Amino acid sequence: MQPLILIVEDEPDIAGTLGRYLERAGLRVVLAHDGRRGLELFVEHRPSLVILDLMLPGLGGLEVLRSLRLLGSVPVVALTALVSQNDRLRGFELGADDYVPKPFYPLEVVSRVQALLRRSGVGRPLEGRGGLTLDSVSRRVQQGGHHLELRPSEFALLSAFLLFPDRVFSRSELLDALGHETHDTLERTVDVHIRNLRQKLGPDHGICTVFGSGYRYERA
Amino acid sequence: MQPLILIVEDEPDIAGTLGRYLERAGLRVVLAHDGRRGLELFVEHRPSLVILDLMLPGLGGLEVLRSLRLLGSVPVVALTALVSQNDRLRGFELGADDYVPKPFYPLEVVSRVQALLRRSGVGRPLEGRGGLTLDSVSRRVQQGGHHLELRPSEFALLSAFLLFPDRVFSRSELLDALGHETHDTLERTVDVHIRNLRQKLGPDHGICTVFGSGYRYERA
DNA sequence: GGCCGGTGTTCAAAAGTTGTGAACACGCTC
DNA sequence: GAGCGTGTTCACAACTTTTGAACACCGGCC
Repeated sequence: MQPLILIVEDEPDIAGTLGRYLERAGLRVVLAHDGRRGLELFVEHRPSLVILDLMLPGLGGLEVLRSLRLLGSVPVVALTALVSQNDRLRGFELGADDYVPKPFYPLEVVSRVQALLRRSGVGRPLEGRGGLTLDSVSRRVQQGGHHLELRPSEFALLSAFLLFPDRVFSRSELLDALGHETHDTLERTVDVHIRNLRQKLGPDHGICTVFGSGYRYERA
Repeated sequence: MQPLILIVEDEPDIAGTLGRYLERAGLRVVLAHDGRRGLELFVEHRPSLVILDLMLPGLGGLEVLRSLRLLGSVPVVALTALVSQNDRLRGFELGADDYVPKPFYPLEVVSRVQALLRRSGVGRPLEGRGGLTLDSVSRRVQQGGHHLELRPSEFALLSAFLLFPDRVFSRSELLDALGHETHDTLERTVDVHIRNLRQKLGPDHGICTVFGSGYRYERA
């Protein structure tokens, strides 16, 4: 069973977008549009992680956070438009495990959610074709029962591919996945890592070149 | 159903941190911020174990301990900043099953909780490869029948590894496990402790370096 | 065919990460 | 304060990964 994520967010656009991205990343999602409903759903479903907007109508986000902490120690990713350092600190004090200021890139949130799930030991190995499994907790990759020795960049690329199979990644996006905030490295570098990864995965690697666009991992 | 731990602690930081660590170790947690609420929650939830701060506002920790003893025979881990031998003795007299002076390594508390649960008939002993055993109550480590003399930091690291074998710990997480709330120490410090630990464990230490990520303890 | 842009391959230099020994700092006890 | 155990920092060596550049290749197009 995939981990369940509870999103507590009053703006339907944001909640919907986030939800779609999380589902594409193989997670299950429940939505609550206000704090009270959020707590109800939390008790009912006991999700593995909560994404919580700190600016909520009615019962405020910080109050929800406090209540969540009393109910257990579920990992919480706090979203907020507040730029105030003060509020941010208050969020951390109350035990938000990560904090994402709006506006954000959905992929960034997905990535942080995965990281937190990894840290809490929740989550399952990602799967690909040909008996390929990638476990981000132990950071191990296997293919058909054999262990694959991947370098950090290869691991990062394969994670991106397995998180979003069949999606075309531009070289720029893949550089992002490699953690290059500033794009001062040549995009051709990606090609080299792709080549190394393909070599280690063997002939049936599943990494397709999309001429003029980038690369795509085909699941089947 | 996982064992439920009740934490009675007025400082939110400590309670939150402890709670999260316990949760990650697969335990369920409820928090009370004062003694009165602690007793209420105890009656309500009947937890398998209580972590009790002896210095509480209002109803004092020792009074709570006495009340708990009247209510049943739940195992109690006492936390306190008091260095007085006298208070420590009074805690034991009243039946605290274990006693952890502040400041403590969060993972050490987790480890002691696990050990106490084991002694109450829940759970299993902490074991590693090559006949390695770690008893957090007596604070002793053995390997193949031989006693190993570990320093506090090495003990904390090994506890983390044995609690979560096969999981990759970043240096930052390991610093957490060492109780460094503020990350003012260099992450390279971890490397040195790792080296010392490896040396004491011998050639088959099982602590793998995960290049670019951290360290992992391999069970087999 | 010859040109061209995009991609694959190779490799050595550059950049980054980790291991190790030794020195230093800190807190404790005597 | 000296002595001790412990934790931290530093400097350097050893090692691994990443990068940039050079060249080969492949297909489409004029």
